[in-house]
Amino acid sequence: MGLYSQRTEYPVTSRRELILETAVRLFRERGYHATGIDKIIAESGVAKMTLYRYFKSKDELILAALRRWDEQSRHWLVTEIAARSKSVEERPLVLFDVLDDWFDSNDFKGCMFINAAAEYSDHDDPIHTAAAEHKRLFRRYLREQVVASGYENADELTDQIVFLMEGAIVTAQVSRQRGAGARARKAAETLLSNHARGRSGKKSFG
Amino acid sequence: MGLYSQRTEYPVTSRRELILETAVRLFRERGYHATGIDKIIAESGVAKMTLYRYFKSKDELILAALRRWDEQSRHWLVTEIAARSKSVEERPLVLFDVLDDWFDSNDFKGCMFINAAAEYSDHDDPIHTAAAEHKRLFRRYLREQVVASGYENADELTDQIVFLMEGAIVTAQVSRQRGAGARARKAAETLLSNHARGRSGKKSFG
DNA sequence: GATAAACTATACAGATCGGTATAGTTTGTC
DNA sequence: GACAAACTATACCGATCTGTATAGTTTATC
Repeated sequence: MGLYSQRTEYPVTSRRELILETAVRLFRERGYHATGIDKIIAESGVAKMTLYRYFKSKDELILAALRRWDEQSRHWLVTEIAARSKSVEERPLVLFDVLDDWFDSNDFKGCMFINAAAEYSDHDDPIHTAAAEHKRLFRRYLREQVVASGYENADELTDQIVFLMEGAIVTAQVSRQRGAGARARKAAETLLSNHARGRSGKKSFG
Repeated sequence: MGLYSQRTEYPVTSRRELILETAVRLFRERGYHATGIDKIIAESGVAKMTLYRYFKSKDELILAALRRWDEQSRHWLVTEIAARSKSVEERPLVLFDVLDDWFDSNDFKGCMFINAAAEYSDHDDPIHTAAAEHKRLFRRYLREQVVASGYENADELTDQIVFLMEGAIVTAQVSRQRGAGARARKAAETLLSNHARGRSGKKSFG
């Protein structure tokens, strides 16, 4: 009969989870400086002292939100790409199909990590570092797919695909263009076709 | 003998110019929400009432700063690219050389317009719109160079180069990688080689 | 049912935010 | 030198910011 009975038997999700998920959503939707602590506690329905029990400062909460979304978003991307690909070789291209679905979602506000690096421009800032770490980890995954596809010079090819991906994200965010993922995919197809594959030992254009 | 004698004979630059240039610098270095009006007047050495005489609100000042930097940055890019290119055909590639010089500058903090779109995520916000307008105008210039170089399907090719450019900018900003421009240029070379040119009427690889 | 921990609610501190009011000084112009 | 406009300096407004203090309530555990 307590306060928590409204939210099913306590606790389905802990206070900490509630705060963290709300923080991720608000930071993604509205940015970091523009999202106040008061807004986060209001939307999560939690007392301010509870927030500061689990996160000792706003910056710590931002870092926790970035870490959480790093895990969730990479897991979603990897799973989605795997599900839509018939072979490993398709994965670097299917990436762009998944991106377009993301861009088309109603609440698309760009990449949380690019946006974090924009607001915290000092490279030594832990928040900026966390953003860079996310990019590093995703690049590592993508590089593994490129290697598994048999391409030589995986580093160069991976960078090229990353450029197209980041470019498509930014273009979709700033200019609200539809189909940025599809157009970037076509470019990626060309680049992949022009890279040698170790298995066949020759270039294939197609 | 007045206050202005310290700054050479008044006015070499008007109060409005002083404020605007300071605003551009601070917004580029530290972002928008993180840059307060008090900081801008302190660094420009101007009274607060003077700022509000020329700009009726902070948002108006941000818009003026974006318009100013839109003109300056595009003028700089266009001039630099032209100066370094022996022919029009080189321009889409020389772009990436210019980008690398920008990335290597000490105060590089990413693209002011991408960062503005990140902090003002609402697409109807005038600030977001101004950022999108800058991207539109630069794309128009780039497309003209692609057309002048004789490529068919200029829209597709222009988009691809834009993706690589934006991707290189974001990667240099977030991950502080050296040579992002050079790596993006290599990708652009491949893409250009795989696009048909109207003058020759056939594809050329190399 | 007693106890400790978790949580809420409210109030508040101190700083900073964007923006205004006002009075006095400096400037260019006649 | 008179006058209007531009500019400065300071003080201030209300709102909001991050973070804390405190007292009372609810929860889980024994």
